This record gives sequence, C-alpha cells and structure tokens, in this order.
Amino acid sequence: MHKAKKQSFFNDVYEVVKCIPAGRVSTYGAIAHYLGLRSGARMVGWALNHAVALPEVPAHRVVNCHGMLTGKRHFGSPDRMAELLRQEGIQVENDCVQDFKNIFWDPAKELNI
DNA sequence: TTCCTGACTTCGC
DNA sequence: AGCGAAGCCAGGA
Repeated sequence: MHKAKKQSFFNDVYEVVKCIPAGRVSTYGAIAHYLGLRSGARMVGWALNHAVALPEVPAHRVVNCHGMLTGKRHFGSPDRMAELLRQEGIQVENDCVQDFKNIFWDPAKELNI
C-alpha cells in the first residue's frame, strides 16, 4: 500500500462527511460502504479522529449504526458532540440520536459522485 | 515482526 | 429482542 492511497481514503471520508447536511446524521458503516470498503467502518472513525481539527468536517454528524454518540469522548468535552447536534435541531437523549432512522443520511442514496 | 487496541458491524445464541 | 463473539483494517509498542 502506498501513502497516496491512504491519503485518498482520508480525503474521500472528509468529502463525504462534508456533504452531510445540518440536521442529518450518517454512520461509519454507510460511509465505509459508500467508499467501497467491506468493513472499514473502524477506519472511517479512525480517519475522523484526525478530522476534529478540521472545522470544515462536521465529524459530530457521524454516529454508529444504532445512532449512538460513540465518538463523543473525542470532542474535548464529553457533551460537546451532543450540544453541536442539538444546535442543528437534532434531539439527543442519553447519548443516543432520537428519530435516528428518519434523519439518517445515506451517501449511497442521497449523494451521487 | 507479533500483539494489542480502536469514533464499528454483523452473525449466532 | 438483547447480548456476546468474531471479523475487519491500520497504527503503535
């Protein structure tokens, strides 16, 4: 594997995440699947770990397949992620996105690039 | 190099 | 329906 490929993977993840509209959320698995990885969900999370420093990448809009805020502990403050989501009109209760199925944003369906 | 870990998902019981 | 175990890929020790 070459660095260029990894870099491309990072960039692809960022591009997809940047396309997530405010008020909607996506999942690691959906993004990984969209990028062609079989089970690269963990890699997406790993890539987003480097994206917290990038203000243009709304990493807080990415949750796990159950709509839970598993990445909240990487946002500096434990409740930072939930607050960011609430500011966008998303209801968060007990680290879990409410009405997740309804606000779920699937790049494979709603994005065509 | 081998082993362990992690912002995950899926299958089996 | 809910929980535990296995599978997955990349990086760090």
